[in-house]
Amino acid sequence: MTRSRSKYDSGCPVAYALDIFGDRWSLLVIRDMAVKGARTYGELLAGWEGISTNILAQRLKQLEQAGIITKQKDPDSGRSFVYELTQKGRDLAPVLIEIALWSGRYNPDPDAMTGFLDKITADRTGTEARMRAGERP
Amino acid sequence: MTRSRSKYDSGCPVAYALDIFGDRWSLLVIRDMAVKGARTYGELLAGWEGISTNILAQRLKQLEQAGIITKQKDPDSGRSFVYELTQKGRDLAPVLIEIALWSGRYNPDPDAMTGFLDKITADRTGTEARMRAGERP
DNA sequence: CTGGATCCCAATAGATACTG
DNA sequence: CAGTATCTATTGGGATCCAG
Repeated sequence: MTRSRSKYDSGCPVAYALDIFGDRWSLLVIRDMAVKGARTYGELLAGWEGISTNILAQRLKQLEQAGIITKQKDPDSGRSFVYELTQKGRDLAPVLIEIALWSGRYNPDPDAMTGFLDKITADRTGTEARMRAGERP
Repeated sequence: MTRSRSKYDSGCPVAYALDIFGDRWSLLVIRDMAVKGARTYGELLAGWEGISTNILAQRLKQLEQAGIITKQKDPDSGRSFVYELTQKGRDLAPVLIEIALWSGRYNPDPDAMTGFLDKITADRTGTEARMRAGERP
């Protein structure tokens, strides 16, 4: 955390959250881990949008410092690292779900939602997974 | 929409949404309108974090183009403008709520949530306002 | 080969000063 | 009040380099 944390911290809960993932890429990284099950640097690099290497490395560091993810050596092979969501990170699933539901209502692309909610809810407790997906106006 | 729309559009619903409000300020502007009832440029400028004038102008333009807000001349006085959330914009309330709930669980500042949920849910239909706020671990 | 650091350079975001 | 202009800082893409 070289800088900028708390620069915008007004005490508002939304500002607190945006301080952590309020940028172009952080939430996409979290999504790749929560929805696609991405666990390595390489898998994340190959994400749907194509993040570049320096940005990915920087975001992983920030997310780790914020307690959203952990980084460990691969237990099996010793080579390579494994990133995983913490509870704090997994608890962002409802946020991702609400965003996806909102997009489902307003994104003109009818294929965009395909498979998304199934996957993200699959590893969740289900507490807040009241799916009212097909509400396109 | 001069540029950048769809630059990141991978078809993912989260990417679609982040294309619209996935930056440092857009969601804070929406929050100021949804929670604080801010309706004019001046009210938004005086927000909790202090956005600068050019950024505010730019974001208002983008949000209007995205159909999140509308801009009209003040009906009473003719001078000044009034910005208002559209239905599409008001439908982002669940996203704001989930973000606030998440912050409520993890933001160490105990005062941060004060009054937030009351205000944001006040002008909503209540459909998805299942408040399970006090879950701080 | 995987994970990541680094450098270059283009493009964006942002603070401040100023204007209709 | 509601912005625009200008100038600086930060982000991001792409290539390359390097360590385990």
